[in-house]
Amino acid sequence: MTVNEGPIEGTSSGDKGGFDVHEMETRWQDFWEKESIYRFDPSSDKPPFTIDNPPRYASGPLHAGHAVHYTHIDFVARYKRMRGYNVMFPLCFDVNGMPIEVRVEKKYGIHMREYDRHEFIRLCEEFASGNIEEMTRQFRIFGESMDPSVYYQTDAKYYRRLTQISFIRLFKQGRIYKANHPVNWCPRCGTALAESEVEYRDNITKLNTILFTAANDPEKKVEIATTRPELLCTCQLVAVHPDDERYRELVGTELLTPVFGRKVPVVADEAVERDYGSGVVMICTIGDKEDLRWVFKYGLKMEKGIDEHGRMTELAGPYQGMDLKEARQKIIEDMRKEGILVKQEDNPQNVGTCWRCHTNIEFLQVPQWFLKILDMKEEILRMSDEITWWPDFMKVRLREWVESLTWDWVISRQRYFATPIPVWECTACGKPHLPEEEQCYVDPTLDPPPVPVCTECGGELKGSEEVFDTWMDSSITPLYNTFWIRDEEMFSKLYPMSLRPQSHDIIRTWAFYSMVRGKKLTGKRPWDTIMMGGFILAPDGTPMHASKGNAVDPLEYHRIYGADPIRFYAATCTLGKDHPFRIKDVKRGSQVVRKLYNMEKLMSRAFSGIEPADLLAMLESVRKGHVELKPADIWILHRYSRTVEEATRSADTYQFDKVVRAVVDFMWLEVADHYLELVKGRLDRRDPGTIYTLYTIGLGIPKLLAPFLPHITEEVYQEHYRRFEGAKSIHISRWPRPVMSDEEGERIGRSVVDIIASIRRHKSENKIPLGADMGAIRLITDSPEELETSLEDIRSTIKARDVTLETSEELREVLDGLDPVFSELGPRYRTRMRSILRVLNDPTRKIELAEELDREGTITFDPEDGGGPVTLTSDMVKVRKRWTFRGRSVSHLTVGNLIVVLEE
RNA sequence: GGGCCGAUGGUCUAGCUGGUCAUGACGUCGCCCUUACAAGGCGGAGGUCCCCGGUUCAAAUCCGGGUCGGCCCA
Repeated sequence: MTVNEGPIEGTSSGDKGGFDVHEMETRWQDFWEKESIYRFDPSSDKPPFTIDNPPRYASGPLHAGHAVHYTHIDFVARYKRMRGYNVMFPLCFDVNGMPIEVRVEKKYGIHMREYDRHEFIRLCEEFASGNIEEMTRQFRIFGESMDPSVYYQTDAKYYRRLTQISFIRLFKQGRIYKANHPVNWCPRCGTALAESEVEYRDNITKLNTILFTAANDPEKKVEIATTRPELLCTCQLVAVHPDDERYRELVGTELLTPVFGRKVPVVADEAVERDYGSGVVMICTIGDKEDLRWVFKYGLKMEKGIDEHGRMTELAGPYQGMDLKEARQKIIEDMRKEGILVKQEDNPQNVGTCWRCHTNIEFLQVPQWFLKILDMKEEILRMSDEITWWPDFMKVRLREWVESLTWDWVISRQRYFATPIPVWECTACGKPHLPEEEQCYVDPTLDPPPVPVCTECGGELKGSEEVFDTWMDSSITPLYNTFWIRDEEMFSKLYPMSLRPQSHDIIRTWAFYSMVRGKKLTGKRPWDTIMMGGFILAPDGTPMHASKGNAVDPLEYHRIYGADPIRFYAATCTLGKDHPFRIKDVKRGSQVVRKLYNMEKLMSRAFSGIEPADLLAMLESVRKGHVELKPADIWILHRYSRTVEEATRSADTYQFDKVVRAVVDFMWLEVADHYLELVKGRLDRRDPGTIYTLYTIGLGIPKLLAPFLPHITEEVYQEHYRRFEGAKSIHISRWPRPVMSDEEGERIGRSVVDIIASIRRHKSENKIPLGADMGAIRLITDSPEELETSLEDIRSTIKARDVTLETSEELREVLDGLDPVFSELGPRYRTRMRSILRVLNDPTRKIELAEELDREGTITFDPEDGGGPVTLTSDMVKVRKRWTFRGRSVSHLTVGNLIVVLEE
């Protein structure tokens, strides 16, 4: 890949005012910071727009996906500021949990459990704050307008305090319970996991067929297939399908397990798959969720064959103390020796793994804290309907997740670096004692209990060593942001928040849990709108992974192109879709930045020397209709107004790709390619109409692009417009409004533009330099009055000696044929279209028919398709004409209804 | 296995409330220093709009089925 280094330059032929992107961007970043441009004003009477910004996880620097994602959110913040809202866009970081712990272990080569708890926490904090510093710097250089005046990080005492208080309140509501229910457990991390933290992976294991023996007949063997032979020690039941002829006589008898010789009953159960393995299943406590279902159904004892560290317990007899894999290998080996192992086959399976380390998870029965959610399904789905989703189809993902929930939310974790669970439990009777809200933040591993002894039995109290699932912290960001329990007045003003932006992979966690917490703690939905960003993929279209070496470092591209071009790329990404990182779009962004800069340099020449008061007076007189605008001005102002409308509509619906496309197409393909060429001749004439037009679109375009390209638009604004309009920064100036709607004027102006474009094309095709002078030009038209005021524009743009208007007296129209109007004819004649078109296109008849239509306004003919004659009027078929001038065909330059005759 | 999203010139993409020659960018070829921009302008070449079927006078667009890819979930 070749990329250009260094600053954007002007022309190669000389210094025409190139500029250094990085110098420019840094200069404005300093300015915005110094002037607190993005500050949320708590005392403002503007309507608030609050963004529940995702606190960036402090595990490491940003990759391209993060940069794009936050840039998307920044578009909203900037747009809403310009629309007059008091925007809250907090700078914030998420600083709890396992990923940081794991990185710290790696960094220092230590193991958390073998390290002092509080010393380890200190290392985590230190590690996180280094990352926070770097990420804050990165947010800044990408131009993210996050506001440090509403800063938070989730590991701070002021934040964790709210997590704890919310726990106390939910506890008092009866929504929290501690239970010895099986949980997903990661043996490597030594902690419980919520369902949402389990990632399923495809895997191939061995399906082992082993022999059980009938309890009443040592000669009778039964084949049983299992992928988990090490769990044989907790086998309590064997099941077959009730309709399975092979095993009918087995039901109701008992079998002896191999190795352990335990007597287990055989039951018939419809859930058994007859075609899987031998059709006989052993049920252990507990291999998977299916086992668990049976445990409940048959009231089996919960035997624990595997402990919290993934080692076999005393139940495993000879295998006690071995870890899982070792035990599995050993028992297979032993059974093979004994002839108990009949065969081994490859077995594809889908196994739950720990989201963090991808160790296979186990189901263990360890006492844990739960938050009841299973009774909230309806409530959550109703709330989801109150929230506007962008894009809408993402709502389906939440619904499916909610409907599929089978377990309550396990909120306790057996880790160190997270919010402590504020509970002291009685060592004698187990009664939990919670602190008063005022006492929070508390750390029960350090702080004394709220009461000296158990209020129930007088027993000794012990502080909990468990911590919360980090989603317990991050799912109250809408409460933290809105001053919940700290400022009632602010809270009632700001909650629910306006917008939750997030990516679609955490719908089942962040979005879902936030809705649960919001509902139960405030009774209301947490936000009005939720916006789903897509994933940013590597340039090859596959997900970025450090291990695959395809991760994109945004800083690498920032060093070359600066922030605005990367933000331009971000703007091309539609919501909810996944996008590869397209370097071409970054380059295109760089071109757009330069085009805008150069264009403004030219446009501003029309008004740069004028005193503000004079300019404003001039604008006012045009607005009042005291100055007549030329057709080309009306054309571009009309198009500008439609562009403003489209941009506004798209921005209101979070379709930023459409905003940018509409504005850039307008600025480049209409303003730069046509309008500016056309007005160059009257740029320096101090004509109020020209000034009004150039000022309006010249100011409007950077405003429409300001949310996306904040640096270059600020540069343009400060350099050319601030002294007239007066806002301190373009980013707090007013979003543009449409200024004109004039379809007829637009049409006339468009024809002027078309005339010029066609002559420019003529020059180009005939290898005439565009700057070359031309002879006289005659414009032949039926409505000369429409073009009178544009003759000078045309003359100066195409460098003609003279441009004259001729009426059509000497213009002869030659009828050329008929053009069917499909939208009229189609619905009327339907199946007869084919035969009608055959007549209209018949070279022997079409001229005659065209003459008839031109003369009479209608034609009648028989298409000879059996449907009888048809009569067509002039709105169903149009006469097509060719033109001749003074007997010569001049059709070489036809512009709509108008002929341009070039002097030879 | 279920759900969602997508498939448009060599590459990326717009259009997708059905209507005459399918949008733009990148790349490519030719020409041009034109009162800002040659990292620019003008023009050309380049397309079975994934496949099959249906609805319709008319389908890139609507419907059904399939193929492939991505994501989410089991």
